[in-house]
Parts: sequence; C-alpha cells; structure tokens
Amino acid sequence: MAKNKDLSFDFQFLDKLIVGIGEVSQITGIPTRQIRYWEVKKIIVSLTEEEGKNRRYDYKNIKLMLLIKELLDEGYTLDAASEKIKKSMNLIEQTLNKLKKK
Amino acid sequence: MAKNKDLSFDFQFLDKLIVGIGEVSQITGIPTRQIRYWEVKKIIVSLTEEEGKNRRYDYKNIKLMLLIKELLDEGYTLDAASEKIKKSMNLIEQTLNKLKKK
DNA sequence: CCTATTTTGTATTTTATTTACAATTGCAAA
DNA sequence: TTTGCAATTGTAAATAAAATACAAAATAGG
Repeated sequence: MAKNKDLSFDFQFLDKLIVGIGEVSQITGIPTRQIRYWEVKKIIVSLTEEEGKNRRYDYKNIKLMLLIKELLDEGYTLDAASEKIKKSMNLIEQTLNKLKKK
Repeated sequence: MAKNKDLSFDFQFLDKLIVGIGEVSQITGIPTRQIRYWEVKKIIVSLTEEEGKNRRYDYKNIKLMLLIKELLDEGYTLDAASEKIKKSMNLIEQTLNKLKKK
C-alpha cells in the first residue's frame, strides 16, 4: 500500500475536486451571472444536489466552460459551441480516464 | 500559441485552483470545524484576504491537510505532524514547480 | 428597424461561513 | 484516580456568499 508521498502527481485529486460557483468564476474568469445563465440554457449541468442549494462543479464542468468561452471568442453562438464541444468532451473524458489508470 | 486542446494535462489549472472551506471539507473528509481549529493553531495558513471573509485554500493547503490527517491517524500529535511535514511540503513544492515548467 | 439570443442588473430570500463563546473527549503524567 | 493539557466538537448570533425571480440592456442577423 504505497502512500503516494513521492514525486508523482495524484490525478485522483481531480476526481474528488468539487468547487462552488464563486471559485469557478475566479478560476475561469466567467462571471457567476453568466455561469447561471448557461446552466438555465442547459449548456452546462452542475452537480447540485437540490434546488436552492449552492451549485457544485467538477473538473469536467470547468473544462467545459473554458472551452465554451474560447469558442464564443471565436464567434460561435452558444448553441453552436455546445454542439461542437460534445466531441471535445469525449476527448477530455478519455484523457482523464487514461490519467487515472496510472 | 498552442491552445492546449490535446491530450496533455494542464497543470496550470492547479495554480489557479482556489476553494472554500466547504469544498476542502468535501474533498478531504476533514470537518470544517477541525480545519478552522488547525488554522487557529497555525498548523495551516489559508489565503483569506480579510478577517471575517470566507477562508480560501489552494492546492498546497489541501495537500498539507491530507498529510496531517494521515500522520494523526498514525499517532502523531498535531505539533509533531506539523514539524514532520515541513520536509514533505518542500517536496510537494518542488514537484509542482517541475510540473509547471512542462 | 425587428426579433431572438445573450448578457447583465438587482432586490429579496436562503444557504454557508465566521466568530466567539464553551463543553467534551482522550491521553499521559503525577 | 485525578490533574492538566491537547484536540475536538457544539452552537448561537452576525456576516458573507449564493439562489431565485424578476427585468433591462446589449448584440447579432435578417
């Protein structure tokens, strides 16, 4: 039972990572107001347990938002960006799965 | 200016990562009450801007807390754990710096 | 100019956190 | 056993952050 105190990076950390909307806003530079709007439009789906409770986001959510932000800058509409991104998300998931297996 | 859409993991993400005490508690399994106590005892030092505002923690903080938790389980006292960990923290910082350079 | 999309503003309500007090637990030495 | 210290936990009241629900403004395309 290696305790993982060596120099290798623990990718399992990303699995456990969950943050609130304020932190996501800080990390991504996207205003909280905009994040909530995207969620209303079903562009993103948070992990929130119950209505009224604070929204929770995981690493995949954050990456998704960053991708959307990029595509919007490039001129895509929200819906178009959302469509295009479904492919990218597959890539991200594959990447994470690979990393986790290490 | 590569956009980093490939399969490589973006370690810069960890640099920007900042979370509140609730998320840290979820991620680490350490009760918020205990985290605050450790902070009072100067075992950890959060990034909180002003007194009264919500506490903020970065990746290093979180790793530190996980290490302390391990050592407490092994029978260390808080102070002893804190002492022993200073060396480990150097390792963690070195690791992060290496990863960032990629 | 119109229209639909997207973003932003904000007042009110609710949730989460802080602080400051104290009580409790566990453990080791006297 | 009990005494003392370290560590954890409980909680009430005050504050900060976020949710909701309204609406207004900005933007892009026809």
